Amino acid sequence: MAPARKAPISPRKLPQQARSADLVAAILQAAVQVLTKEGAQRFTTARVAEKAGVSVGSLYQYFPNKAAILFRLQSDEWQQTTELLHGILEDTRRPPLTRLRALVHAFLQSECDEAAVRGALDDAAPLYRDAPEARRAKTSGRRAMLAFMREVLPGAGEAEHARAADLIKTTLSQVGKHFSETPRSRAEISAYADAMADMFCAYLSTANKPHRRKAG
Amino acid sequence: MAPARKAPISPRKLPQQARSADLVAAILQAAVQVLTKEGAQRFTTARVAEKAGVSVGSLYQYFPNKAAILFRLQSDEWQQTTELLHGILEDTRRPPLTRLRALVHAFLQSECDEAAVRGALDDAAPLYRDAPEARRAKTSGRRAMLAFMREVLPGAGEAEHARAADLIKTTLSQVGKHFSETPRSRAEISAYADAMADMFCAYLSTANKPHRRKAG
DNA sequence: TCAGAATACGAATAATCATTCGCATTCGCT
DNA sequence: AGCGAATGCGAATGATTATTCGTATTCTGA
Repeated sequence: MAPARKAPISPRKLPQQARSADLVAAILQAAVQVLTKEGAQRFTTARVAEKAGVSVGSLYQYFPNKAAILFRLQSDEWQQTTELLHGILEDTRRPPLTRLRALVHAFLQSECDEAAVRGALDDAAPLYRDAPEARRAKTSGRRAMLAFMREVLPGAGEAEHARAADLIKTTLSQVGKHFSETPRSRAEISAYADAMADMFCAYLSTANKPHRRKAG
Repeated sequence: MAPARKAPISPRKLPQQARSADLVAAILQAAVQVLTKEGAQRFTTARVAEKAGVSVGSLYQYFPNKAAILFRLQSDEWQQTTELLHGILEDTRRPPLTRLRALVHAFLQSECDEAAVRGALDDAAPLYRDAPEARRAKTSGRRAMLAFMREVLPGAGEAEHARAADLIKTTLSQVGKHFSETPRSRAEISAYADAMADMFCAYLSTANKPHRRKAG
């Protein structure tokens, strides 16, 4: 039929018996496989169900629609990324910019590791992006980055903190996404991460000093 | 029917009479409207033809498939962006970093101006992205950025030039794309452009000096 | 004015897919 | 063993859509 225009994305029913929990797990695992091997275009409920060794009907018992499956995968990824970010940025035993550099390396590596799923999930983004649940997931990461900015730019105002946090977070994720679209060697990843970290560090270092715009 | 898996993307036939040139223009104009008002999901050849006041059959006389229309729009945009980039970066009367800052402002503003089309075109990217024609279009911009790097980082090697050029070009376009996804006031755009330019300038300024990684 | 080429038309074709629903199977429990 | 609930099934349904092709209209040059 036609694409579902608007629909809830939360689970239709919670698995109660063991077999249904397995089923949900199988569906999610199959979804990843279909996504990586077939791409977002060919990601269909029928294909997912087949690869999971399950009927479409069963799939629809636990996911209200196709978008819900994709959203679930995306959501899990966000969760992981958020934890990575917190874990590294909040380790106050290391100097701030060292933490930031470590974050860039870890993030870029992780993006490249799961490039196949990531790319397909991004292609399918139009299907789940408008879900209200999506907004909440991103808030936690933003807070951690803001706190970091307050630590590293003590002289700046709150507006500048927010702008710097947003700029760096956005650059990291967007450039990371684009970078991971083509296959990379470990050395390439590391070199690019260093360049990006250099850029962030240079920015944050000069942002403390008095402004000297239009320098050439 | 089904999505066209693989197909040429170049025009099926060139308009020879005046009426057919008008027709092509009408189709492209309609395509933009459909894209902005209906989104990538609902971008169909039938809808485009209808909005253009033309039959589907006529549409297929000049575009081999749906992707070709999208690619044509994207291609035109790349053309414009490339010209913008060349025009600003190669104006050697101004100091390099001033040119770079101007570029960031111009680019971000332009992205926000056509945010609606851009967003939808990005959503539809999977349909035309793999076309070989797409690769060639991006090469010209890369050269200009490379030349700029040689000018601003005379001490660095070619590999570093390439990395810096790629990092800045990628950041500009990817972050610009993401930034323009939500509506922005002119002041907001300008402030964000300044932050981004600050980041680029700080990076390029310190990239000249001897390395001091892991600074904190 | 007329022939032939170029254009335009749009109903028909052939796929693909999301989702439903009536029925079959299995589970948990007594 | 046996009952009701939970789970699982998958053919059928109803839409949507890209693309084609036979036919009709318009143009161009002589």
